[in-house]
Amino acid sequence: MVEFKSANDLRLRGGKYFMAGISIDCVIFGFHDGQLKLLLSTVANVGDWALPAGFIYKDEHIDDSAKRILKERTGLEDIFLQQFYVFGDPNRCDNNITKNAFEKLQITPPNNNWLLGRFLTVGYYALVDFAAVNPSPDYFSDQYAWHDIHQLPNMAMDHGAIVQQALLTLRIHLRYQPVGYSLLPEKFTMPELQKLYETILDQKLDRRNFQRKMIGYGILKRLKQRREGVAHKAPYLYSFDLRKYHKALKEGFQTSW
Amino acid sequence: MVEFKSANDLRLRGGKYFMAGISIDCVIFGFHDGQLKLLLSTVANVGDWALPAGFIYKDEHIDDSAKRILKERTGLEDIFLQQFYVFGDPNRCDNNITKNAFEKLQITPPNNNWLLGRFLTVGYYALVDFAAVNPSPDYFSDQYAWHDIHQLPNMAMDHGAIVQQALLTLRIHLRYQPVGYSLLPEKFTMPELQKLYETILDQKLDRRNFQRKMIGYGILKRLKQRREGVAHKAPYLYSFDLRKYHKALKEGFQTSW
DNA sequence: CCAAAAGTGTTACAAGTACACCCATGT
DNA sequence: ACATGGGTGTACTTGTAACACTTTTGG
Repeated sequence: MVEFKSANDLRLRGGKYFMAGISIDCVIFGFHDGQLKLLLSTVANVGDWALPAGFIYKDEHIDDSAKRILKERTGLEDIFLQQFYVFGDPNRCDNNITKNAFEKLQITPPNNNWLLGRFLTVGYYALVDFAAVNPSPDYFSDQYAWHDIHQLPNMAMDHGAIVQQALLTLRIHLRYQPVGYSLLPEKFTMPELQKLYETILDQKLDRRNFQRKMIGYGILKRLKQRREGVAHKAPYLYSFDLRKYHKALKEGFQTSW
Repeated sequence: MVEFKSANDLRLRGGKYFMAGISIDCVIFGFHDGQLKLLLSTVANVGDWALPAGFIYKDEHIDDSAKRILKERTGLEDIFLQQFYVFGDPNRCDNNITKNAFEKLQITPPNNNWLLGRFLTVGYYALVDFAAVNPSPDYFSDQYAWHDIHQLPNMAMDHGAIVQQALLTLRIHLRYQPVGYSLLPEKFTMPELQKLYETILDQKLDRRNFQRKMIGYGILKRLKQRREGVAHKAPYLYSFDLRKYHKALKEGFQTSW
């Protein structure tokens, strides 16, 4: 792994180490306060909000690139991370971040700069525990911030469309894969889990049917404890049975063909 | 679009026109004689069986690249074609086709030949009408042949794994998308459609339940005609209601969240 | 006239949907 | 005491699975 002194150092020297023409964009979902959040950063020297992105070392598996990028930016490891789409419109780079950065910095890059050509990007989405993430600015980003999924700022290039595609994919995965581990804290209540589903689906669900369905998946353990100190009746705490959770991740829920 | 005189011409000069480091592999499914077939080609000057593949022009949308490649190889247009995965293991190129071709031809390529580096590949799968395809050798391929999905030859690089992934994806799509148009001839019988499903799923289905389910999707038109000249009772012919078919393609079948 | 394939229907069971009731807790 | 949210149960509807009978046709 190579260290770069600054975003600009990477922009100028990165071509030696990274594949040209391909980037990785991470759509990082978190859940907080009953809201689905997205981790965005402002790009160093540009200022536009953008998805945390990165490049692929020439000998690196792209899944490892995605993991590395996630770790560099959030500090988190062993997180659910899934490739979901490749964005390959040649025009998506027309207004690309690097070009804007060089302009703002009034740098004239070499003609053949590796970042100024056309780029595809592979979208990965990640589900992370909001509370466990403490992103701090790095050489690549001026600032990080969580944004509510319903109040996203204007985003650079086609990042808005990438987010929408990630959300669509997540909604489909919700149907036949367990979701929630690493989005929720270790212990959570059934209403909290339901709220997560409702937020992702943007749809109200019936309390009782939801509970039965979730229990039916067989991936939850109900703890003896209840959530205390809350108004009204104390709800039970649950946690995921990780063995069964991962088994279900592999095999999926759907029974019928 | 650029013309190349031969596969080798493309191998040597293609770097000027194509993106380096990314290819497209097409998993082309056909259906014939109650069997799911795959269109494979032997690579010019190498001989290994491989997926019909191609590259992305520097200003071309990757979906258009996939369409173009499909057309170049099968002559077919307006075909269902879907991106399904990016294969990004750096070792997938260890034994790459181009290297083998140069060796067989006893050509020493320039050190920086664009095809000898590491390549990602974007997998697209296509569903085509077996009968309408008449692939003929082109400069890139020595021969084309349909192979039964259950009797695939040894394939170059990771193409075997790519096929398996395509098949998995197709099985999942079968659940919540209409499938069959462009795999079947315009008019087909219910047992033929069922056979298609059974072949893709590798699973026997109940005749009556299958019929009810398909009719329930509301994408079929039953014709007055029956299939004639066959042994036993003449089955009705059906065709897809294309308006409703495409609507269902967009919206999916699944009702419940 | 009979074997084999196709059309149609019925019943049982599981899953999903829609509700109603009771319980616990903070105000 | 009561409003609010949480736990549990039950009827209804829909979908899936399993299975039987009749019709048509070529040999």
